[in-house]
Amino acid sequence: MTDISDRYEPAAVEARWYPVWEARGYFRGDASSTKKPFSIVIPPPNVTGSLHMGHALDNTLQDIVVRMKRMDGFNTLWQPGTDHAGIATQVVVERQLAAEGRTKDDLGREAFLERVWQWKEESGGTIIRQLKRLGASCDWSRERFTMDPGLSRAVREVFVRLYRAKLIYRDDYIVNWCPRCQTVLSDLEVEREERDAEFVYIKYGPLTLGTVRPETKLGDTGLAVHPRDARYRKYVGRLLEIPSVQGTITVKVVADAAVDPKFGTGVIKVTPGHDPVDFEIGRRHKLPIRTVIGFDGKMTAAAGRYAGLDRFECRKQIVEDMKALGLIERIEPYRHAVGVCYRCKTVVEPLVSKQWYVNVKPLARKAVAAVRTGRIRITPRSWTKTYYHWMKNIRPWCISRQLWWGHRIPAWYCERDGSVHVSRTDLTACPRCKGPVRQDPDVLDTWFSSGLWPFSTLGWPERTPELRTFYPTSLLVTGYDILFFWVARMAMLGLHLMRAVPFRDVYIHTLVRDPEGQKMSKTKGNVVDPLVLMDRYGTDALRFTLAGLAVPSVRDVRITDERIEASRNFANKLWNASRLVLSNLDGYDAAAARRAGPGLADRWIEARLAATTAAVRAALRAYRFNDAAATLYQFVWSEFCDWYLEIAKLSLYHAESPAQRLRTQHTLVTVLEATLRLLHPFMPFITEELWQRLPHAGDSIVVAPYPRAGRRRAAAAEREMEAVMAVVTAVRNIRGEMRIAPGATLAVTLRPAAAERALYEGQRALVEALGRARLTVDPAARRARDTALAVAGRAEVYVDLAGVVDVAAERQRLDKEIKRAGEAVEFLRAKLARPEFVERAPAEIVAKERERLAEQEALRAKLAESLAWIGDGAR
RNA sequence: GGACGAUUAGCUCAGUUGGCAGAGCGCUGGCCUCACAUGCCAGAGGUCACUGGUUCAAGUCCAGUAUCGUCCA
Repeated sequence: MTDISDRYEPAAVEARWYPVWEARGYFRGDASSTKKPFSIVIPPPNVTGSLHMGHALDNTLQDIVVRMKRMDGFNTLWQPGTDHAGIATQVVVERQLAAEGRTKDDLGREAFLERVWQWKEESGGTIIRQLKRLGASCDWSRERFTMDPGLSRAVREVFVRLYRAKLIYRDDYIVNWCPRCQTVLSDLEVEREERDAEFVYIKYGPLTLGTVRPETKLGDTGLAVHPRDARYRKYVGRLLEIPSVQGTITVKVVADAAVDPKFGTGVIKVTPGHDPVDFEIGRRHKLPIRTVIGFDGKMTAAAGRYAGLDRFECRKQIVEDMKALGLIERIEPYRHAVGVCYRCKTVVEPLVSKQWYVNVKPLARKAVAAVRTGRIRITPRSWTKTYYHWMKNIRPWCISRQLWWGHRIPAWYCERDGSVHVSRTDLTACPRCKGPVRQDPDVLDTWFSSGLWPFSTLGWPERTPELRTFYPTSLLVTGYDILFFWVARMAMLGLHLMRAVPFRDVYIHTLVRDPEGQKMSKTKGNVVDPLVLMDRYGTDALRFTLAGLAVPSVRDVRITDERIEASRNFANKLWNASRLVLSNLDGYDAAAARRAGPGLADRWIEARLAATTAAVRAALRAYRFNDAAATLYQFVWSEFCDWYLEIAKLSLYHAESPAQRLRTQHTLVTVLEATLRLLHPFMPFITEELWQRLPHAGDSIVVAPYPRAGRRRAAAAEREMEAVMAVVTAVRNIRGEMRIAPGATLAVTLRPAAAERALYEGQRALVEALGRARLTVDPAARRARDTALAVAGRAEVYVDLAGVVDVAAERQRLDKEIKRAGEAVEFLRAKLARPEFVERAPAEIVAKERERLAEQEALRAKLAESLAWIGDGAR
């Protein structure tokens, strides 16, 4: 076939097939089908985001599973969609406004939201297009967005139900406040960052204590020590008058087990308004709360003359002032982890405010039980421990956010009687007193809506056919970084609201890092863009690489150009192997070919294909994507291309009979066709392109059956072929080691074991062609002078060196071989000499070792004899 | 401070019930052999971090040490 390029060029192929698949509806899940369902919900990416390496990995793995299940005949649904990503999206739009010199408050809520929707419309298609580029076989006819009317209704329904069940409540509590984003954050949305700070030892009346936050001294309402700390016992319960920067203050000393007596001086100041631990201590001991830092991050009026100062400015100032008053004992450098906003990295300020919470404790218990009883299966298993730990220590989930972009909290406050009303429908008047009402201005945490994703996307709270067919979903695939954000919350909400697990399997995968092992981040500028890689190496190459990296361990993986290059080369190899097959199909007749009996090589490659099929299936069942990819790579390259294609050429170009040629064509076509189907979930584009060109049944490889390994194993064919291959390798080895010209035909005498004579006689043409040799098979052969010896299994191989090589080189080669065999003999003799081994090891192991020893002893003897001979000849 | 993970060839990493240490890249030598130089053939290269223990047998199981990393306080 001259119309096929000798290099695989991915761009055109990729552009061609995806629209075809989509148009033909292959990716559609069928809610009315009676076939076994298989469903996955996509972890929804940020609607205004773009594809990064994490997405590429996550979605490649999902696609591999989904495509395989589809080919296996399941009614598959891969439910796609996007997430409104409250903070992230709002921050982007606010930044756009800032560039225009405006703020969101200039626009007002309505106009601002309009602007965000506009931005969503503009950029919202990007990541979807990129997922298609990746080949993701999602059912796009069912694409959902967390702020769609249906999903918004689900959010409101859940809120109302949980509120009525008293699982949602409002409380004054200390929260994580981002002064830049002007919103509260859940504990999960606070990240820890190591920063250098000063540990300031302050004189506190009769005591001394250390702190990294001297500015909060203005909010101190107590001192705490450990109850068993004898040093300070006398102070407990006393009120102390403390000279301070603004005159004398009065604080109460309390004993609390939360204090670490070994840390600092063992005394801490208690600032219930600005520290979560202090808040708890304050609650236990009824200490008053004094808020000295405001929502804007500046000191409040309660801070007296420091009012209006930025919190960090105030810190410097107050230290100066205390120094002047002699209140500072010493200052030590200190490195500690501070909480920062996960979106903007601003240092979070703990503040007391009224927020909405979900009491997740009872939900967590059910979620733990689901994993414990195996109704949810987490792979790899090591993550279950982390899951349990988190669930056990779970704290109330703060779900209100002071944002405009998101699901508005369905709570209304009566302006007349102050009553609170949570409602499915919008309220215009107080249901109790008919007075005017005002809706809560806040919106819900994005994760509140994405926690409903496995059922809200399927139409809940309606009882839809989709829910009946596809819930519980079969599998969730995600990176470990959002185990808690996602898996945990979906498990809790799914179990509570649907009374059934949201997914049966959870596959947690690694994170992708840059070649230096660094986390990719925009600020570091080390982001590897998957789209660039797709352009450069092809989508299939990227996918195959990612699958190969997906080892089910907690270890992060690095992506390097070398690795993707190897995958690109693999695609090219597959392409060219197919080219060879396709260009030799003239006169091919499948029916006639089947009538011809298969040769040894045919039976061998078929057996190898069966073994490969079984191995790939087993690997995928265990989510061992890397094993599956490696198995396929080895089979295609090292067995099909390196051996079978070379052997096939003999019968294609110099067939002994038309039937033999037909039979070879048949094996080539059937093995390649099945290999393409095996590879399709990993490399969807190139496999479809090649499959369409090969003789095949069906419209598309997308819906062709995934290969199954037959039950019979042609073990004999594998053994025999391996023996023949060993002879070829032995001849090539001598040629290579002795630097014999590759073109020179060698005279080779093979002395087989009597039982294998027919085998080698039958495969003479093969050995001669692949070994570039003239072969004599003779069980009674004697080794002639000037020949090199090699042992291949039970056969001896004599290669005539007359005039082709110098004897010294052969002696050197034999020396090396003898040494190698000698080491093996010694090792095995020692092993077998020990009675413990012979007595206690299983009989078959011992027998195997004995056999190995005999083999190695024979080999060494032959080689030694050979060396002696050569030596004679040389002398 | 707690939890988890990692340490195997020059580099990046596999190694699933303990039973002959592997791959890709790189390296060495030789090849444009009519599918592919994004290729072919051959080869070199390892004290499996360290110390003990269990076992006939340990990269693999157990205990500890060191270094690195991640998460949670």
